[in-house]
Amino acid sequence: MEAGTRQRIIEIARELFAAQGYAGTSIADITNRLGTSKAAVYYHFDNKAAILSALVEEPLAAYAHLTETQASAEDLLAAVIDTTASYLDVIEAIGNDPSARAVLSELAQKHRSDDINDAILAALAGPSPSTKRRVRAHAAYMVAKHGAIGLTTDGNLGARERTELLAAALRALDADH
Amino acid sequence: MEAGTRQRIIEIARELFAAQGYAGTSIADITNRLGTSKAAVYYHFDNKAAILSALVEEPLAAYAHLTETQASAEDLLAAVIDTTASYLDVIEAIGNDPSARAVLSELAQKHRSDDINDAILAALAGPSPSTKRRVRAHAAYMVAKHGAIGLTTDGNLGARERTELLAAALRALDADH
DNA sequence: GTCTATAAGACGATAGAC
DNA sequence: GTCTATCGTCTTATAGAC
Repeated sequence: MEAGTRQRIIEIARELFAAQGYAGTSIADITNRLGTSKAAVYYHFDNKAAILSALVEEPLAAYAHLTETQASAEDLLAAVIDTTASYLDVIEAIGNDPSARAVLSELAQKHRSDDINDAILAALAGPSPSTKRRVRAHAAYMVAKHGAIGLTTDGNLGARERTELLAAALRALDADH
Repeated sequence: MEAGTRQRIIEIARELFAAQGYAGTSIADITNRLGTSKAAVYYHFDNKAAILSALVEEPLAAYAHLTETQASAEDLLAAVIDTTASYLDVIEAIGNDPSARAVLSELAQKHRSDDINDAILAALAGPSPSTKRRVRAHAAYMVAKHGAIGLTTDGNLGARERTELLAAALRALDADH
């Protein structure tokens, strides 16, 4: 269970970013919980943005992986639900924080969240989608993603909730379900 | 078209909060666009939080109004779509910014966004809801709200998109649709 | 790997003139 | 209603000792 200071900084940052936002959290806030000095943080990270970057690296890679294989819409939506539930803490911490988004977009990292969203929507809508299919892809994706966010408690999405949520997403995607 | 300095401050704040977050936006950022001094802003607002409070007042009241009348699920979901589309700029500016949420929760204003969300979900799920109905209410609400966010362009949600989105939300809510 | 100390500037907010 | 000037504090980040 030896966490290492670097990992502890990331975990503390995740909690504080979720509560106060990226811009609203200072290095001093982090060290107050860490119990060390500010200089200790700067030994492990070049700057404040590097903490944010390390925090989003793994979940962003997991989302990007979802569209790298051709899967059925059902498999893709199920994967969106499961990935969202498993990285919910990070998503709540920086998912829609404008100050975090602004910093990450300047970093020009490997996986960009906007590109990932577009790829998932394109996979659900299919090639040359009509307005109807484009709207339905949006609807299904929002059920899976934001439904998982709202229904996950204590990092856990119940099996019954998962089944019902996936069924609702498929109904939103296609009237035949 | 006389806007008034106070209203111009709110409009500039909305744009900057959306791009950089509440905590990531300084009074100096606002006055740089306004073309005046910082003291001019403090003539119109007591402090920085008062700008945020003025910005969310109208959209929050509009959302709170949605559950004050007993309407069918279809009418409620349609109202969610329309209200979200019409206040999209404010929602994008502060909808999920943790630094803005933290400030607003301390202000203890009349309408709290968490209460509004709970009321809408309760209205969709009905009394003593089963897990199934609870999940379906979540799914339908997420289609309406986040679907409207994703599909509104230039402040306008197309009529075909609106019709399809409402239908998808109703399918997510109830398999009979 | 962590410390103390400090630089250099940005921040929210105010005083007082006009 | 807006200005200049400023206060005190907080901020990111670094230097150098241990």
